[in-house]
Amino acid sequence: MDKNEDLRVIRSRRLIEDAFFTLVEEEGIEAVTVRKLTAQAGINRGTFYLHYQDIYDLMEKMEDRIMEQMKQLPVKSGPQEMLSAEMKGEPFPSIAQFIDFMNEEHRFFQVFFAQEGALFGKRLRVLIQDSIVDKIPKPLLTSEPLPVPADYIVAYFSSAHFGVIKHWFNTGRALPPYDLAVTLTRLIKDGPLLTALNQQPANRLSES
Amino acid sequence: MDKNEDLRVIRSRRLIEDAFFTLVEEEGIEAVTVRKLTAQAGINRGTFYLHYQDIYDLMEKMEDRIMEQMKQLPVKSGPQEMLSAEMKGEPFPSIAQFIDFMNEEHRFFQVFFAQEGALFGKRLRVLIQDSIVDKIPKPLLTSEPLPVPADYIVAYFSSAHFGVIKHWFNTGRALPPYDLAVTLTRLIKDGPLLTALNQQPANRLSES
DNA sequence: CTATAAATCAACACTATGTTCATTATGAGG
DNA sequence: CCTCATAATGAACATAGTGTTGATTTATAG
Repeated sequence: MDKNEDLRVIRSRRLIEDAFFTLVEEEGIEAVTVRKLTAQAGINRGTFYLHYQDIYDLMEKMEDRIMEQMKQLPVKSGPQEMLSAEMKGEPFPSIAQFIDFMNEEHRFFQVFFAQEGALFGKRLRVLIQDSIVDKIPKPLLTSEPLPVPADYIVAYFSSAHFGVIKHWFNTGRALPPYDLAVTLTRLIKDGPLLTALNQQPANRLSES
Repeated sequence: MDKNEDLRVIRSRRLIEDAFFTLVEEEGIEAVTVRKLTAQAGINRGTFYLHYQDIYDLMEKMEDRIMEQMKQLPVKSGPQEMLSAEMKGEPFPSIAQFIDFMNEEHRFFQVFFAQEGALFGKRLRVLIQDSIVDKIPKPLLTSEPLPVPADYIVAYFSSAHFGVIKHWFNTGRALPPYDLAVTLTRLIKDGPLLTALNQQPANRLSES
């Protein structure tokens, strides 16, 4: 008799997970309590503790499940598949797979991405991103119909540079601020491709 | 007699903000309570409520202050300054300014960036970023000494693509999954610059 | 049909919140 | 230097959430 096969267990867990998403969607992740959760789910508060230690444990277990599934996505893309996809103008199979999965589990990922950075400095994030967007060469965004939507290009650049600054902090600001400024300037001016391949100015870095 | 000029007020607020950062650094943002905070600050719990409604109000007020300062950063970079900076291989003045400010307020930004996405799906974020990193053309990272550190290039790409996917969710998954897959594939294959400028395959999008 | 285990219910001690009110202290301005 | 306004303190309060326990009811696997 496996615990994971008992109908009652399965039902309780499903009710709890559903209630979690509903609550987060309605009130945000910081408003979730065990009381509200079980009330929403229509089950006894004690039942929650039969399955999870606390809210964080619940989130971890859901994360576990998603991660497990993602790791086990059949890897359809050897080099030859990627080549043939490229010929036909189709997306790489592994990418398409990836996105299909997230689309199927959209309730989870919707919350996951919505809560990203929502707890602290929500408006500040926007301000930083906007000030980055200002630095994007305008021709890129205004010229003719794009092969991909302009807002995706904006998301790409702003997120990229935001991530670079974040990386700087996450590595203890080891790079001198001036060097970071140079790095960002180059990335903005030349784009990552040229920046990475252009060896010439390498020696210029950190000289000041 | 202005409330913001009373030494006692200034002292209390400083103690509270300092205690906040200390607590977050030690135990993470979700562990912060008014009790611990005021204990750490060495002030009465009631005093906290004389200045802030709750923890979120405190965070908002700190955010306000930082945002105000950022908006008032003197904009040193007209087109001519950017040009002259480009000549000399120096960073754009506005960028350097931006980064200097964040460096000065590093206690705030350290917490801000560290808490980004820390509440939910921390490990999942890493998994997604890693699986994106796998898709980055290897030559970019392994060839010769780079003009900018390789880890910054990795941060740039992974953050960029992560941001694109996030944007997809934040816009209600309006773009069909297949189109998103095509978009991502192009961005990975050609980079944003080529993708944005290359008009040819525009009509191919959404045809399937 | 029945034995097992899940779910419920009520109660518990504990901790945090946000508010109030009387009291103490301290700094701003004359 | 004084004094008055007010910031800070301390104690108490009601309310709400947490996590646990033990007895009881209910549902399901076999």
